[in-house]
Amino acid sequence: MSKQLIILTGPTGIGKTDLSLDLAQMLGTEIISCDSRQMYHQLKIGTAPPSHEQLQRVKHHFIGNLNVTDYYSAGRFELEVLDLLNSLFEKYTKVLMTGGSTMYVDALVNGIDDLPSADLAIRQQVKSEMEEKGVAAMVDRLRIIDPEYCETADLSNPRRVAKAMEIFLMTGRKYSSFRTATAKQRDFEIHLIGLNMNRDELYNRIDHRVDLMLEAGLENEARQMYPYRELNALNTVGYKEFFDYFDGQYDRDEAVRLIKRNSRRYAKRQLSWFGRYPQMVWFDKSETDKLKNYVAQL
RNA sequence: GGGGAGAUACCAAAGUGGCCAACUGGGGCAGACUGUAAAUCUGCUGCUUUACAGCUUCGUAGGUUCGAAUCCUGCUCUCCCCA
Repeated sequence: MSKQLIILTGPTGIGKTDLSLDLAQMLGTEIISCDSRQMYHQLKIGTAPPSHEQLQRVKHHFIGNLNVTDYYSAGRFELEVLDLLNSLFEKYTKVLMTGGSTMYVDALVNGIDDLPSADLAIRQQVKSEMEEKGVAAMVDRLRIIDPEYCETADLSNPRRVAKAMEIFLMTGRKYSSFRTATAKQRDFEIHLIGLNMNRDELYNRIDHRVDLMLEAGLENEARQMYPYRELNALNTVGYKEFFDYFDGQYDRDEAVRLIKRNSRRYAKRQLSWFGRYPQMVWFDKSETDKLKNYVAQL
């Protein structure tokens, strides 16, 4: 029987966690979490990781395994998951992956080209220069260095421009030269399963979940993370809005409103991204039995 | 009962004779995105499947004008103050 990585994904707040436990138990396997923020052990309330009981029920990987001060990336995730998969496939023919971090999903589905890890000093340098001289000036520089990339890149997006410049400064090679534009081959099958539901209902669920997080003490958790607010791990919905509130930019009600709105928008962006996978098999939230049957016959 | 203010697109709000299908913000929709990705960015949001095109809009019914969301009159409604 061939090895299979079954990926259950979908927008935030739709109920992937609960379903993934049922699926994992049904398959008698373990779960690889694919969530870029549930990896930080300090973010217990705002990222809605599986509960202690849930973690007891099924063995999970990549939950609470990082400190917010750790550097991490989708590229590392790909390598670590592949490594883990090697050992898991010795025990199981099927492994379940679940989570909604689009880029991390893609790191497995299509793979990411080999690129050096970020050099934070150079990143800071690029950021400062961009703030000083503007994005347009940086784009001008990049056009000379890497015209190929500039042809296809979204040059109005500072992150894209900065990344390409960063890579050049680190390696002396243009960013486009690292890009192979080919999906990596895996020695296991990948099955993509998407969970979706009526948009209004999803948004209601998201809003409600934020209320539950607030009751559970999200504000206090955010306050504890306040000293780390500049770290990427804290550039996260549920925390960044509280930081601005703590800074006096707006009142608490506004912070809550923004957390809900930004969570909804995040869910929408996830759905846009998932639209790129023609192989994704979609199920409505109301069809979990059908989904389980589908997984059972894989 | 008397006096005053106002009615603009899903919401808020600007516009006070032509540059207005109507600023802006909110909300929403759609999308892009190969290492910071719960990030970052883009487009749309009266109708016409597309539009440098056409059509119907700014409470409502008329009027003035070459031309009205903008001026005038009646009506309806809302809010505030005095009784």
